[in-house]
Amino acid sequence: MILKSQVEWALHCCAILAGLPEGRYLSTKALAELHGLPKEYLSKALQSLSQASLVETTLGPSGGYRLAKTPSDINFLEIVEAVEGKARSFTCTNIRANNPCRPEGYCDSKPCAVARIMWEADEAWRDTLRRVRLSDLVGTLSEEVPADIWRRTFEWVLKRAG
Amino acid sequence: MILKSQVEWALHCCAILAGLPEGRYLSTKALAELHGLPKEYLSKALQSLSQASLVETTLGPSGGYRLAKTPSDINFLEIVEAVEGKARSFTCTNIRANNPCRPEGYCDSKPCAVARIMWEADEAWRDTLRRVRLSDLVGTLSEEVPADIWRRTFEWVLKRAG
DNA sequence: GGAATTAAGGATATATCATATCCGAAAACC
DNA sequence: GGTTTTCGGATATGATATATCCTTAATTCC
Repeated sequence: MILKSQVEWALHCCAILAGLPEGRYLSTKALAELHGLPKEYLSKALQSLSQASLVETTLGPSGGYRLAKTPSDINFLEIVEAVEGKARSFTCTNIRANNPCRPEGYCDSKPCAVARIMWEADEAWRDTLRRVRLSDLVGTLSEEVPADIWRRTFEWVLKRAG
Repeated sequence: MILKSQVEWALHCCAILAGLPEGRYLSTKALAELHGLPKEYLSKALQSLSQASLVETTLGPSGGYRLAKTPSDINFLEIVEAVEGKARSFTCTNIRANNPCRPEGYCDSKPCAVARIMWEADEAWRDTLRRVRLSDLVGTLSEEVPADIWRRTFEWVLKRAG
């Protein structure tokens, strides 16, 4: 049960977008070069963010992506679900129904007890992600990343933002 | 990010094994027929449980599997990890290191902030599973499954246990 | 108006992993 | 000795993640 690498990419890209000055866009090319990622494939992750209305886009030179909401209004779960999908990690195939001892056409009143427990764990995972805002990540990064690297990084991307 | 179907199978099989009388074994064949599963492939899941020391085996006629511990000493996480592995769902490829603005040979003092958050969510998932014991599942099932189906099921498997 | 740049999305190729089956060896039982 | 069972290796197949390419349409700049 491994998350797509695009999840990691999307989170890092959102962190950069969150630090952009108001109104500026950042292209796929700039984000790919900054993170050392394949541009064409990263593009798919960014498209997912766009479809989830987490980012806005504009075409043409100096076009690209920017956040559609303020970083404190975006949480981790939204980003993760945008690229990973909203399906639960455990899918119940209802194998209890195959029990040959069950009467023909017997109907269960509740979802399978095994599934309920697995879904509870899934919900705990989602709850944790829901509680972390993008602004929290930006706060942590600006504390932990050395100030000069942090500054140079945004100079670098803004130069590429036209 | 989807769990293997073997996780579901293993959990249901453990629930059945937990209800067996002391000292009885149940074969792969019986467990496969009870749940309507491919015998050869289910066997792999049971082997995983065996390698994790959650079940004990014996060969020959009337052989098969039984729990290695009492149901209250086995939790969901042990079973899930036995077949799914212990790897975290999020793998950090440390793409921050590709930032061209970082000085040559710069070394990070902490794991990536993105990874720390994702791992925290992963731990919340594991914590939930760790808190649920196999005996809890058996308790729920014996409450929710109609008594006659429950009884007939164990008569059915015991007949096949020789 | 024309050239360059960009996101969007479809088509395709490749690699990895889950799913599934088969077989042989060793052990236990009759 | 024959049957039943677990165990592990080998192999086949299908689905999905990863990755690339190409076309279209929109936007900017000259």
